[in-house]
Amino acid sequence: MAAAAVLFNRDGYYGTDSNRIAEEAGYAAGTFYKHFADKRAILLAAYETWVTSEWRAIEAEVLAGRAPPAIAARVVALVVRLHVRWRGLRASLMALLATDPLVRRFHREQRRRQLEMLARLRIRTGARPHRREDDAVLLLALERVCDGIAHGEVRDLGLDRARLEQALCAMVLEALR
Amino acid sequence: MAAAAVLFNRDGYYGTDSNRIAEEAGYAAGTFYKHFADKRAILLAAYETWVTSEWRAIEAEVLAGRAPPAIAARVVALVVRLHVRWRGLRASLMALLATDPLVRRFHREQRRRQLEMLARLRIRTGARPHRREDDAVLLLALERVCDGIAHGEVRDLGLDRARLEQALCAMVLEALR
Amino acid sequence: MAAAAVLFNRDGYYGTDSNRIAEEAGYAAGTFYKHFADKRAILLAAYETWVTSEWRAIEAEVLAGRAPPAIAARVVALVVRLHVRWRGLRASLMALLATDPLVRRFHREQRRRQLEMLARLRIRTGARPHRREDDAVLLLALERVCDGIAHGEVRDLGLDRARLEQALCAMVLEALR
Amino acid sequence: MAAAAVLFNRDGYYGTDSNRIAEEAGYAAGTFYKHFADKRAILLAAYETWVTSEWRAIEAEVLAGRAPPAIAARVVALVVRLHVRWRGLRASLMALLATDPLVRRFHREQRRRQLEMLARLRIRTGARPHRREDDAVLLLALERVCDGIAHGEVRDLGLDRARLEQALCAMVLEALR
DNA sequence: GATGAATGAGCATTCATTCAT
DNA sequence: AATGAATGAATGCTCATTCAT
Repeated sequence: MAAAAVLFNRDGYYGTDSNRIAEEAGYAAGTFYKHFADKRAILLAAYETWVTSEWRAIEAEVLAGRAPPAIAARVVALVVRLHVRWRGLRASLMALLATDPLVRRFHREQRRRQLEMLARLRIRTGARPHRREDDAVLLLALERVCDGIAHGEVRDLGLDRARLEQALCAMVLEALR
Repeated sequence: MAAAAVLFNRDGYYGTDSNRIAEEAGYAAGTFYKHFADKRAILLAAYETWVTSEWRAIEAEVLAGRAPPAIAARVVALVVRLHVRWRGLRASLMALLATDPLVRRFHREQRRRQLEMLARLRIRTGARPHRREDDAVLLLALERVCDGIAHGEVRDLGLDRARLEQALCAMVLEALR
Repeated sequence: MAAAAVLFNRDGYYGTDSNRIAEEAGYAAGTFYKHFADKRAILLAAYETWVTSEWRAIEAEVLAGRAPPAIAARVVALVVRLHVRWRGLRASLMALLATDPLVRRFHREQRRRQLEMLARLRIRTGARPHRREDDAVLLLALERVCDGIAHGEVRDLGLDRARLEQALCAMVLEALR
Repeated sequence: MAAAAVLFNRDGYYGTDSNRIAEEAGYAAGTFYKHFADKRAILLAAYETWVTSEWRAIEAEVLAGRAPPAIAARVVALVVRLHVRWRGLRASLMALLATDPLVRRFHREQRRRQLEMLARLRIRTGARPHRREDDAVLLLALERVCDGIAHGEVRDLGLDRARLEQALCAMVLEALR
């Protein structure tokens, strides 16, 4: 799975062949199919790993009990870093989202967990409740800007990354108020 | 190109084969390659068509000279509609963005035009200047939320589409102030 | 036909497409087939042109009435030069000889003319008759060595081209004795 | 590889498709590419097999320690037979020689080995040294005449094959003197 | 005589997947 | 649990040839 994550990340889903994943992991081609039903399955597994590590890091940050501005800053930094690291994997997923129902269902589930976590986090910090739609806008915007940073779009457009991260912090902070 | 747009939109780039595009358009397989260097070329052409139609519609809206709140509402409605219509094509593009330099360059150019257009629009409406980074956050957020609506993510999460659009309007309006 | 000769010579028969020949000659693709039944036909036509020019040059040399050693030297020089110039075209032909009966028939006819010419030449120079088999060995050897020179085989093997040409002259001279 | 040799020999390189080779060998299309990088690779492999078998046979003949005239006669007979058997394969190679650098390099290497072998053979038989250029002429002539015999050129021209082989023997013998 | 868009069979190559060992 | 050779349908692309204009 680690091998798959690296390859998907670098070459994309369609640019990676399942025999290569097995080989890279030190196994024979056939062994792959003893562990995963098909190529899509390992993408989802790699995705889950990624999401889980993202959650864990963020939750740890939140549980550390800092003041909201510090939480916001560190969460943004963390999310940016994870999007940079897994940009290729994310891109592959986005491509499949449009055509593959299973990927879609999986992805929705993750999003739901994100929304719930944000709500829980607000309870913990004693903030007032927000509309879920506003939370959704925050999450989507955060995700998209991080992808923009990760894929170099921001740099290519001559935008200042620090300012962008500031803007994201402000949005997160607003959500925690 | 119309046939390609439809097929890419429905089945994705990797799910569409070039012979099928030709057939759908009423031509033989070989004819395709008289008009496009390869499969990627027709994706870019279809993309350009889409972007161009998007621009035209938005500029027309802006030039109609309504008050900012009305402009914001109509632009959001328009952008949502276009994202819904071309959701599959956009997803295909996103997949290629990560691996194909030519697609990337093309995409950056379109983004640059968007940023410039937003700046011009503000001059026209007499608004104060904004930081490009804030404009970028707006555009990326708008795009991502529209994709979320287009792909049914919003509906699947039980979110209220009207409220989301309101939130987007507020962001656009803020950018025009 | 000139265009075809150049292209066949440079890219080989299978590396040249008939549309390209037409284009190179300043015509449209379809025009090609008004003048030649198919691609093979223009190869044969180009071949014939080549052979004809080779004959003419050699016959002129022979008719100039020099002494046999001078004739031999000049004929060898001429044949080498023509093989160098038309090396690609010849290679294409050799490839087709094995599979295409028409090309084969055509080629045989040219060989027959060569043998006859050599016999006539000997009569003219007052030499004694030779066996046709010996003439055939001479012609084939001459041809093959010239191809070796033309394709750089000789150079790549570190052989001295002048010595090779001397050896060829000796063989030709022997045939004229 | 045996299947490929047969097909190339019969239909030529361009007249043979890689799926057919696999099928003929009793495998599926994809299996071919597990064993050979591409179609060219199997041609080279078949070529190498041919050359190797030719060498072995000739060396065995030479090592048998007969008198030079017997060696010459048997070697010529052997070379003729191999050229007859592999005439199609050789023709395919000739076609590629003009356009493919890798094929060319390979071919040159074989020729170098031939020249060296001839020199070694002369040492063994106690002959005086010859110029490499004369050896080259011999090898090229031998090859070309054998091809002429193999492709029926000799027969079509009404030439006597036995006399041709005698002439070749004389040339070989001269080279061993 | 020329056009040139259209054809469509053909081909090299790929790759997710299987299965006997 | 692992192997790895084998599979075979699929696909992007080519190119000699045609034909209505």
